[in-house]
Amino acid sequence: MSPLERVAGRPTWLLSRANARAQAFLTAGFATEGFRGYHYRLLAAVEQYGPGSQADLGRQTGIDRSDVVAALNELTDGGYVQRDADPADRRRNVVSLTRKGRRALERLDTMLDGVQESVLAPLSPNERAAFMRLLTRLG
Amino acid sequence: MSPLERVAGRPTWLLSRANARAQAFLTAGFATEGFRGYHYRLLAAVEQYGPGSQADLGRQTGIDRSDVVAALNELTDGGYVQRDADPADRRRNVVSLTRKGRRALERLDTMLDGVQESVLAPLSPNERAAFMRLLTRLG
DNA sequence: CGCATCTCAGCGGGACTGACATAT
DNA sequence: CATATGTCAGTCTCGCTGAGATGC
Repeated sequence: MSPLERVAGRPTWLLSRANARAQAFLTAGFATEGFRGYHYRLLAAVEQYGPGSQADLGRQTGIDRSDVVAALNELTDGGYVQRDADPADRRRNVVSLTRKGRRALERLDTMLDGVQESVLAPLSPNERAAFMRLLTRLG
Repeated sequence: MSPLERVAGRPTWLLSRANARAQAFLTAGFATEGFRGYHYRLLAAVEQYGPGSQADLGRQTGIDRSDVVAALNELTDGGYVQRDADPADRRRNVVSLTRKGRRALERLDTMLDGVQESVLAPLSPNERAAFMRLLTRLG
């Protein structure tokens, strides 16, 4: 008998619980690569949307501007990302991926595939697709 | 175009917006009642499994023993829960619900129903059932 | 002027670790 | 003796707030 079955009838709760469980996999995976979730989100956003300002990064990733600053500091210290002053708007820093950052992103992507595989393991391919479809509808 | 679609199209549904959104609703709902997630989990576990030791509570809720201590301190300070020494095993504290705790649990339950309603609003009844079924398979 | 951007300091919840004293 | 329990202190990630300085 699984714990907290009392709230098992509440999807919201389940969603949050399932997320917490899976989040553990994620953070562990990121940690073994020396990163955190913020790092991956930022790297992925820069690759997807191309070089942009930090404010853009915050909007694209849902990460608060102040947190973007700290995470970007770590990424630049590691040489994964480059911060350049925008000549057209001197308020802005243009953030772009380095080759090292691109390689790191690839490693993180394959790591994520593994995590996902173990999280969604109980579901068949069709069920996974259905689950993902419903999940995106909730966003 | 939704942010983080690169990640959303990725198997790792954890980084999806739905989780963050549901979690925000949950924490906000708990906060307006003056509680946190830990409090609800503990209250629900005590009601579901009956009075028991703190170690049992930790196992039933998935909350670490040390965190159970702190959350239980707050619940006892608020009069929602009672801690009594177990005469049969002097290492243990027997935790039981007070009437006030039972009433608080009822309020939190109805609050959760409301949160769930707003989170699952985009889905039809059939889709909700399907989503629930898949979600429980993941747990 | 109002507004945007970047930065820094801090808070709070959730999950976890290590250590310790006590009791079984 | 080893194990279980309760407690305390501390760490880490994530999400958020407030404030300030600079540039548009």
